[in-house]
Amino acid sequence: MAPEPGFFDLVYEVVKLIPPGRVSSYGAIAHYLGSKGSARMVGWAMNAAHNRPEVPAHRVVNRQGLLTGRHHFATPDTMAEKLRAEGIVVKDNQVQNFEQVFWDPGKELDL
DNA sequence: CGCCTGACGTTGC
DNA sequence: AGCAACGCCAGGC
Repeated sequence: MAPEPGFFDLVYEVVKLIPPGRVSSYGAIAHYLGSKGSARMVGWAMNAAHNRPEVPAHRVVNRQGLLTGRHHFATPDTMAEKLRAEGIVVKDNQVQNFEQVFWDPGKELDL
């Protein structure tokens, strides 16, 4: 048990809150955590999220809606496959209708 | 203990 | 409008 949640756990909480059929961006999560400038940390946290099956890291893409972290999954196609399974249209490693499926924590959570 | 890396984002040119 | 460099922050070695 980790009595003191680090940046990772914090990111996991937000990512786990992402509803199916929706995607979020590293910057949006980072901004929600207060570390807007540290969008990289969100991605880094995702790397550790591999140990957290409850964390749908495949729902987290970059600002372009591009599946930048697909290569970190079991297979480069796993990310797109999961997103597609949720109804998200992924074309050429890029989420179509990105702003349509975009889920902002600080906005959807009515922060 | 210090340097490097890392799934991004923004601003400048 | 496209390309390049820098900045952030924390974990790993």
